[in-house]
Amino acid sequence: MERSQIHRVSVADQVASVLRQKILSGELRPGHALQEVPLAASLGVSRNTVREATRILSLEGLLKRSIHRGVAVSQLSPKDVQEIYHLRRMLEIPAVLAARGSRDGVLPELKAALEGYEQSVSEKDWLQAVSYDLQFHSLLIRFLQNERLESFYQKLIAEVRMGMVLVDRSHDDPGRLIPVHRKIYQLLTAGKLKQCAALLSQHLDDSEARLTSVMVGQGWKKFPKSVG
Amino acid sequence: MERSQIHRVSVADQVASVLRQKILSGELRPGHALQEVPLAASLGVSRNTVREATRILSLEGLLKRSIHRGVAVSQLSPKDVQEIYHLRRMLEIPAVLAARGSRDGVLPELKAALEGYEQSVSEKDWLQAVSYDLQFHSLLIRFLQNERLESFYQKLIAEVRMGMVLVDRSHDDPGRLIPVHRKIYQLLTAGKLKQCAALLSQHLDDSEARLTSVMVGQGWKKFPKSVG
DNA sequence: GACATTGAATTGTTCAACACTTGACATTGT
DNA sequence: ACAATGTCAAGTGTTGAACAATTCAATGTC
Repeated sequence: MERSQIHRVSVADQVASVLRQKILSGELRPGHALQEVPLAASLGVSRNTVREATRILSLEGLLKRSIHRGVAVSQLSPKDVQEIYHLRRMLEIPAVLAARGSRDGVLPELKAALEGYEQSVSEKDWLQAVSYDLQFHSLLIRFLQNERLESFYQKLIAEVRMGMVLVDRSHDDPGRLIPVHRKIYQLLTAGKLKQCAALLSQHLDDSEARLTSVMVGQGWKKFPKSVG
Repeated sequence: MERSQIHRVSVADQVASVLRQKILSGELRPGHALQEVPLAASLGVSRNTVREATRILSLEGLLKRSIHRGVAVSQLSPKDVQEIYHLRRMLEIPAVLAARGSRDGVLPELKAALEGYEQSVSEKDWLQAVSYDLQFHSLLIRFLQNERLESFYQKLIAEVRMGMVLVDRSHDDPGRLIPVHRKIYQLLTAGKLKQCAALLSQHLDDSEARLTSVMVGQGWKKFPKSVG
């Protein structure tokens, strides 16, 4: 039997998953403070379990703990964005350059992510579009065949995603990114890795600039009690 | 027991620190199982606090949780070593190549780590020697001026350190590494970054080979109840 | 207005209890 | 013998209540 498939997860991990999804979907916005007792009550679990869950998420960087002051959804500063994109360039570019050896297994998944992205955009499902967009980039990292790196990259992606879901889509059309992703995929399949890396680098610069401009546009505060 | 040190940040974090140090010093060997109740009793804290601490360390990779089976000190497989050194090359080499701009602040610290290493070796304090060795490499990462990356690298270093402290020093003389570290430092101060990177790469290959050979030498088991 | 004081609210920690899982051992049936 | 099954103790997972420690805002004093 497949033991790995069986529902075998601790409650604390499940609570962490629920909260993680609410953060990444934008339901819990950056800066939002979480109180243990109401949260435990609303989820039907004990306070200790909530504490374990928030401990997990704070180590993932999605929540920020201040001792005796509680936890709040993390807020990216422009410096954070800069740091994260520095790392993305540093990891994704070597990844595509290493794509020669281990391309075969990943390419179908890249294609699926690409098509999922295009369809989400056509349906104006921005949340899912962001998800597919970032999945596409995550798959690039897989070329490096390093599980620790993938896990680290996932954490980075979770952080940018937290910021991206807040982008106002009325002034930012994700559709225009379709040709770029498609071109990256084409260059990859064609083995033109140098060109692909160059395009990717440009794409990341663009993405960073867009996210940064959004963040400075919305002047958000330090520690609001509640948002939304 | 060790309550004397415990009173600054949260107790759970302090327990995590105590355990972390015991793991990294080799007092708790890979595979060693930790039981909540005895551990809580010996540290003078509650079971819940121990659970929070083990949660922290398991997310850092130092402990491994198996649901309903407890936690045990993580064991590196040869594949883990390979992965970690892949990442070390991938991070440290770009770091020295980026040393041109931000060299000044770090160089004194590098020199201090170098001298600390040499003195520890002369005193045959292997544990401290390993510590200074790894600190030297950690400082290289600082050239990239990226806090997230430093934190990730620290986690990697903690993992290799867990393996390194078990190396049998009677068959492995750390003193022979002194010239290498010194040369790396000299090339760095001279601005000969390409040469420095080449030497570093070679040094990492050597380090990986040494650690791997040690691990296969000691044929360790999957999940022993207790070691030592 | 600046500054101590009080006190409610919230987090940090402990404790005891119970449910659930595991692994080892004993029992059964063949 | 021996494999399948049942039993049981030990350990983890989770809960709920309690208390200690800290923060923060409101109050009172000078």
